[in-house]
Amino acid sequence: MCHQCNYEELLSNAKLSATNNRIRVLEVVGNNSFPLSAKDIFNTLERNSSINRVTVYRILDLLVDHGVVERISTGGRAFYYGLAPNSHHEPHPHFYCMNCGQMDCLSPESLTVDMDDFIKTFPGQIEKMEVRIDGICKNCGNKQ
Amino acid sequence: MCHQCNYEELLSNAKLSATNNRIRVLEVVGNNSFPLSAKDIFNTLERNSSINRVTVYRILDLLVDHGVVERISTGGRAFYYGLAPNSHHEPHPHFYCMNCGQMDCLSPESLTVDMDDFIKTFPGQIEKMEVRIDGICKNCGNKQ
DNA sequence: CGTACGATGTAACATAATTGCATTTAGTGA
DNA sequence: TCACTAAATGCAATTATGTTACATCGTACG
Ligand SMILES: [Mn+2]
Ligand SMILES: [Mn+2]
Ligand SMILES: [Zn+2]
Ligand SMILES: [Zn+2]
Repeated sequence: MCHQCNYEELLSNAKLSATNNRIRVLEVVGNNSFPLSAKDIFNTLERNSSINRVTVYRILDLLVDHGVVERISTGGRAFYYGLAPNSHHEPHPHFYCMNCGQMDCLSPESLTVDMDDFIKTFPGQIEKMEVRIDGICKNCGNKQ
Repeated sequence: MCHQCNYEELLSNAKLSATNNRIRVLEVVGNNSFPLSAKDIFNTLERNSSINRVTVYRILDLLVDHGVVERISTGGRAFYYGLAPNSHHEPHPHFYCMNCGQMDCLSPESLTVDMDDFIKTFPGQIEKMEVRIDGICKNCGNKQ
């Protein structure tokens, strides 16, 4: 849960008008301590009031394009979404449970990556780095 | 291209019978210097002689399950496949071009990750770690 | 041979995401 | 306030990727 982010402010900083649906999507993404799939986000929103599935996809795309939300790949078929790194959210790695699909955020210090040399020498344009651990979460492991 | 791998041997080491189709799939995966999608692999195989799309998926699943092939997630919707780390293939990060979908293997030393502390303290079971850089490759960048 | 089991082929299905187009909403200026 | 416009949203159809169910084939072994 993010107590330091003002979602309308995040939108306006990204030069996006703060429509009701955008705020709702961003609240669901931001108020979670772990990334969610588009379906999770849609289901959560539907519990309150109606929204179209496609609208959720479109808003997520838009927020990713504008750097407000981060699209995270998993060991599975769907993307997950979390708040993009910003002044109070450092980039960090994730753990993906191959059994239940739960994704956890790991602390930025838990895995340290040295990419300085890489950045200096790589001939292409670097957009982002993703570090993900796949495995079986504690909860799933306990059930054997 | 892997000159050090004997594909039939890789299969027998994994206790898998070396059927013609399995060898063909493994050759395509192993003879490439970069990971390929299931569709790429299928298309390559079809150019020589007929094989079913589903057979390719099944063989890839099997080889991944038996640790011969590695399933790699991308910034896109499809998984890519490469030879799994083994005695002459160290684990290494990849670069994914968000424009053309080309994935490149990076040298194991280019990005160094320290996960010792993490392994000691993480309560779940760790299967693999994936490090991926997303961006625009040199080739796509040159075309603006 | 004949049987059995693993491998493959084929069609149907499932899931996640995208596209095309219609409709609604919100903003802007007369 | 009203009309016009552009953006946002809804809805149906479609695409991309991967999986399942079941039939058939091929081969090892008695
Ligand atoms: Mn996170
Ligand atoms: Mn590789
Ligand atoms: Zn789990
Ligand atoms: Zn490219």
